[in-house]
Amino acid sequence: MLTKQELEEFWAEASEIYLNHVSIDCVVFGFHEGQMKVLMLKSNNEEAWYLPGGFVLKKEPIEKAADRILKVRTGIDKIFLQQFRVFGDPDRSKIHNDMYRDMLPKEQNFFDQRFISIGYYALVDFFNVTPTPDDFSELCTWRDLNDLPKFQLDHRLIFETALDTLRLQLNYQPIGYNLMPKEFTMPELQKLYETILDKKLDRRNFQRRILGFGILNKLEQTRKGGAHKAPYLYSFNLENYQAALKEGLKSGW
Amino acid sequence: MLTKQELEEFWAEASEIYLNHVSIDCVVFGFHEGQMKVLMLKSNNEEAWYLPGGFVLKKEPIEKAADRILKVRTGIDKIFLQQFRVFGDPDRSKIHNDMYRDMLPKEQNFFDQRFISIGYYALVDFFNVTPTPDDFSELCTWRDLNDLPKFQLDHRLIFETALDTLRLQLNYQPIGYNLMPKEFTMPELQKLYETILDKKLDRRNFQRRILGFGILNKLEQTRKGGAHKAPYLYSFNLENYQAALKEGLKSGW
DNA sequence: TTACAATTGTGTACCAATTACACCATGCAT
DNA sequence: ATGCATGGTGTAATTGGTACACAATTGTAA
Repeated sequence: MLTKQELEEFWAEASEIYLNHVSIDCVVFGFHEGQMKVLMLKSNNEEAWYLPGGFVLKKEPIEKAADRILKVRTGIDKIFLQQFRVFGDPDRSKIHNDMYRDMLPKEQNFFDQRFISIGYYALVDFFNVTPTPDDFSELCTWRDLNDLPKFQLDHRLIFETALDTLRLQLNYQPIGYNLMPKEFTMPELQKLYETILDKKLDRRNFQRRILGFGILNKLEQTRKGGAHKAPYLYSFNLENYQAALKEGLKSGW
Repeated sequence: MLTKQELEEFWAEASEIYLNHVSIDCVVFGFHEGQMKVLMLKSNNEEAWYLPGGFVLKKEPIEKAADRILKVRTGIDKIFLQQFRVFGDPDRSKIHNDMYRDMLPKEQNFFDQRFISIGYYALVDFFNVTPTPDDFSELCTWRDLNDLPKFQLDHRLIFETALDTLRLQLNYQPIGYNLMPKEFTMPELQKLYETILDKKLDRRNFQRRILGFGILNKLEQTRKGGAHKAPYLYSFNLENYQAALKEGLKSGW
């Protein structure tokens, strides 16, 4: 909980270094072994949760800003990030609760202005992440998609748009490079897809299809130690993977 | 060509009414009878062309802003608009030439700041449009895609991203409602697709596919007066069309 | 050690969608 | 009436997607 003086300093500094009226909100999807969660922060004096976000430095490219913001919140560099929509309703605002809003006059209040927010979604392995609260939150943590809290502002809309976009883009984009270990089995990769899409896929058809993309290398070894038949290991063929990211996986017309 | 005083007034007013640091750029694709053009403005003292664009009023939703900007530039209301990307490099700027930039000190110069630009593309029938220059242009006109001029700033990137996005979205979105007359023939609609994609399509397969979408009504009449066999007329089934716009034309996984 | 349960590897038959392709009909121009 | 350009339509071949079953491996429990 910030004091009035801390707030004043905070806002004064923000006005100095950040571009006004532009913000970034990130929907960070975390995956691990069939689980899918979303990174959220709990407002430190409201029962409302919000998405990681921040502002753009005056001379900073927006992609860099998104990277920087997520680096602070998660500890991870070079996260897979995808811009997906701008949220620009005039009545959305970055301020995180009414209490702060009233503590300073409006014109001094960097946060109590209109912000156009650029929405990004990110995909990470949540075991690699160290969730770190910001100055307005008492908690930064993973929330299960089936147990979402009350969202602040338009953050539920942002979250849902991100999820829809992710599911749509799964059809045209390869995925998983930064979510799977270096070597992984086909069932493990399938579980990732099933988790994102929230539905079961046919093992054989999944395999045929994903192999058809040509983005996997089949390794000689199998994964020992499991309680059952040892599955083959695969790794991503990075060259083809990158190419597929650029060119997409399907054509049309 | 604006005088220094006019510029001062312009900028003073802009700072009053517009949100700083946020702009909109629109790639307006115009179609008519197999032609495809893009609406551009010619800077009034540089050999550089730019895309229609503008700013967001302090309390205006961004979609409204895009509508408003295009209404002024084209005379058309309720244009089909699609947000496709934010362009946020720190060295892009809305200022339209260096001459204006030097006429006033930097801090008074609304335009000489960093702008994050939200890219929209629009699809119109260019016979419905009255191209109207803005204060920084001597000319507002349609340019053929095969004969593009030198672009200002990052407007070539914006244009190309828009075109790529349009072609991609053609696979998932119905198109043509606001580009075709109320009643049209199948070959006419096909020509629209061929124009956008810049390639020939097979007549029979095109017909089967587009009919399969269920967004067309086949009418009883045929188009008389042509030099050849009279083709059937079609109109859009608006209800299905709207539904298809929302839900997309294909699934995946 | 053996039987069992769980999981993986693999192939095929069916249906749907896409592609390639050809013939006939219409209507104006001569 | 004939020719020519265009529009209407159907079918076969290919490709892609879906549904589905059986054999092999491995650890565990009897």
